[in-house]
Amino acid sequence: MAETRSPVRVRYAPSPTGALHLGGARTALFNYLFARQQNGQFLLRIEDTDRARLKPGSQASIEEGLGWLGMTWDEPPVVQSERKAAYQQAAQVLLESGAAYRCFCTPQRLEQMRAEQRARHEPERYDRRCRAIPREESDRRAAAGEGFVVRQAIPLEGSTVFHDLVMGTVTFRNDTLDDHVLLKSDGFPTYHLAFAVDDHETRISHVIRGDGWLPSAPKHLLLFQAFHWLPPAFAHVPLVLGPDKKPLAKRHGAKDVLEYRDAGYLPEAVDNFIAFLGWSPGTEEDILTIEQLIAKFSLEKIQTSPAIANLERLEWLNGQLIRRLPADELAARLAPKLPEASVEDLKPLMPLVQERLRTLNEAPEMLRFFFRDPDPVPVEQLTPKGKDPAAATTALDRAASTLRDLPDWTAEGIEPALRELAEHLGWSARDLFMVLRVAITGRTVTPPLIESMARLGKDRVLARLERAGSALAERSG
RNA sequence: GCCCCCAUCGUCUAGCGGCUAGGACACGGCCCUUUCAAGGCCGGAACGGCGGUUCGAUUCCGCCUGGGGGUACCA
Repeated sequence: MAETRSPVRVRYAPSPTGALHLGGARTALFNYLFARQQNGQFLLRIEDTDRARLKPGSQASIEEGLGWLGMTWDEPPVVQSERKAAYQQAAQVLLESGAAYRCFCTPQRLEQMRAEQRARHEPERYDRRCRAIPREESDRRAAAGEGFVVRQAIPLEGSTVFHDLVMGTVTFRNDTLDDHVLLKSDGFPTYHLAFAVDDHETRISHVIRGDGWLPSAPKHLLLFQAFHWLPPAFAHVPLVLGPDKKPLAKRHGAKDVLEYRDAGYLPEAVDNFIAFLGWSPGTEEDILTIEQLIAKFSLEKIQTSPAIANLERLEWLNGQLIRRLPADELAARLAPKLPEASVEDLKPLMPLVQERLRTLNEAPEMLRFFFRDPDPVPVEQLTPKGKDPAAATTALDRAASTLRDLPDWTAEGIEPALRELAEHLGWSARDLFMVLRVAITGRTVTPPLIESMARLGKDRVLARLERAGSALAERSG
């Protein structure tokens, strides 16, 4: 087993070309969990060397997403576009040692070369023409202002073998590797160069990244060797796919984790969900706190095949986690979604809704009747099947007088009185309760009726019964 | 085309030579019940195919098939 750096330092290195999506968040989370577990550091690096694809605001939104999910980074983010000089200097070192060379080929020539390779069914790779240019000539042409890129000189023979913490031992024959570009003609590095320089300088111990990078990993290793640097350990984690087995992208519902926040998901639920995508603790536990995730996480248990995101499970998890929240905490998280109510108003109501919520966003509809009269009264739903409106009007009326005279305004007092009334009327309790439910809440699906009435208060209940009664009488009469 | 990775219920997974192949989501049924949930119980549902190795393969090896990724002066 190769020597690895210590202490543990890992990084999440997004390129600011869009929002933080679930797959990116998962990669970040794996890094984060590993860092916390190993008492190491979690860093953020902004890979913005592709000037053409930058999206303004992207960095801020990625940082906001990570923050929402509770991932905090331990040092200010490294921003690659601010480190151009360091990469150029590194490229110079490689040029001098012969591990890299200038390439003066034009895009046209490269395109033609590839077309010919395609026609011959050969792998499309740079044909290394400029690798044969003597140093003096190369220096002279560069000094004369001729445009060039710097390419890595891959060894012609042998194989590059490394042990990936997730994938196991991986072998690449060097003669299948391309002399890819390290430094572009605009002076910016490509990913490969910037990666090596930055991970070395920030003393990254473990590179945990998407397995899209696996094919370039041998080149990265060769780069570290060329610099005589100790390479980090690698852990390539498989992608997260959408239900159509395509990589998570725009068309799969939310492309930004912040959309889950806005849709009423708990960050704990999203963390749990992505942690269990392609990873499991090896036990039958299926919901863990962030502390437990940190304690139990292990790179070796990451699945080697891609995982398909099952958003139904996220919803279920959200409901489970909502139920585990202390009632006061739930009220606090709900308050922003219900501007008409204060946290204090909400607290006593939590027992009525906590076990029926799957997302926070379902709460407003469920609770609104505590703060506003139903408007308009849904008259058409006031008459149960098999009954007529006149009977419903009578039921409403009788319920109002029964309740008006009720000395004990508690659930324990209200329920027997109403059941007795139903019997007098020759109605099922079910039908009577539904009429009252609609009259009082304006909806057919609500928190438990009796408890809701007890908390609403006698005055408001009576007012709504009377209002519904007259609306119904007016409609049918 | 070439290179690399992967393969257990629909989905997420447990399994690391001998198991009635376990759990969870989703689905169906029943119970509970004033609606809706939640909860409880029960049920259907998987080792991609073919060859090896072995007393014995889900498990080890090879091939095929299938899926994914890479193959840019993108990350």
